[in-house]
Amino acid sequence: MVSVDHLHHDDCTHEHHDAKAIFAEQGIRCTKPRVLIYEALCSTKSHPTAEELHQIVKDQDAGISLATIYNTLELLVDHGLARRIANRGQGSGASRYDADQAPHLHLVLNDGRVIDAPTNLSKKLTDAIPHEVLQQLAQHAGVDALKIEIVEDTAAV
Amino acid sequence: MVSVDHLHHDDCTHEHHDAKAIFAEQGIRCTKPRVLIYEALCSTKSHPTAEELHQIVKDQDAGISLATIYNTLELLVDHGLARRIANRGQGSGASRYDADQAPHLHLVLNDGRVIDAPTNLSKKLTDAIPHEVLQQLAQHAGVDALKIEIVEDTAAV
DNA sequence: TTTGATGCAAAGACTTTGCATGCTT
DNA sequence: AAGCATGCAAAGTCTTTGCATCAAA
Repeated sequence: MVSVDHLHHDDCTHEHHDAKAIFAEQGIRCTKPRVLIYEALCSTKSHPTAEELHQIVKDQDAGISLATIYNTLELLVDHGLARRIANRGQGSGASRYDADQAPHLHLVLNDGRVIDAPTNLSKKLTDAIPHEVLQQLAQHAGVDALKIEIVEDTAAV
Repeated sequence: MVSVDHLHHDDCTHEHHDAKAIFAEQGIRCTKPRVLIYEALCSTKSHPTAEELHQIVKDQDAGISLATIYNTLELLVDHGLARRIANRGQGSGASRYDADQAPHLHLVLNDGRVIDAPTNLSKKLTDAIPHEVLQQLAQHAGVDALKIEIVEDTAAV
């Protein structure tokens, strides 16, 4: 299990996310656990795991169960309100989640951390990708959309 | 668990991989399980999971245990003879492995499949990426090298 | 009131590990 | 012969699920 240390409860960098309104818009029920989980996820840049989110929201409602964290995260992902980020490396690690909807690149490291690419580099890279190539790849794979991810390369040459 | 269906024992597309010589070069012991596992991994394009590899090599040596598959895969990855590919999506799925050393792009789908990008598209995309941007990102992340990966985007808009 | 969400605990899936045995060098 | 790898089974980690209860609409 990963230790939780200090997860940053930064002010949310998004414009405005009224959980209640957003849930209504998505036609999903607005419950206390869901609000807490969603707001916790929006309020951090740390790409937390389910377990880490559990630690955070337990401060505000000690009764919330880990199963609900998982259920809610799946719900959020299904409704496009959050993304699941790769889990990699030793022990397979836990999945990490991100509610940041602004297009940004993730750097997935082999020790399990996921950090955001700096905006300028992120832009340089995304601008360089030919849009039609991504589309052709998506077509090849038979899916709607693809996105780029940057992962650590263990070229133990 | 994923069903194994028909994993393709294609002819190896690599030049020549003499397992015994390669292991010697890496200073690792050449054992029957290792040879079988490595050759099975080289001989397929299916990016198999540990479990799938187990099914394959059991045809040639029924006694090989799954633990050995895992141990050997970790060894191969540590020595740069194989790569671990993302596991994603529901259930987190199992890790997948690839011994193909030729630079090529992976399309990671949310159902767990990993397919190779067609060579021409793969080339178009890699050529478009500014090399120095990747380097700067690697520096930012504090790692030696990064690589691109294409993942399915679940933008359930 | 009706429908669906929660919490709990148990089960499930994937991976790692300890130890005695056996094989590689 | 010495040392490391193997197989087995047990334990560990992450995630899902069944079910009774409770809350949202």
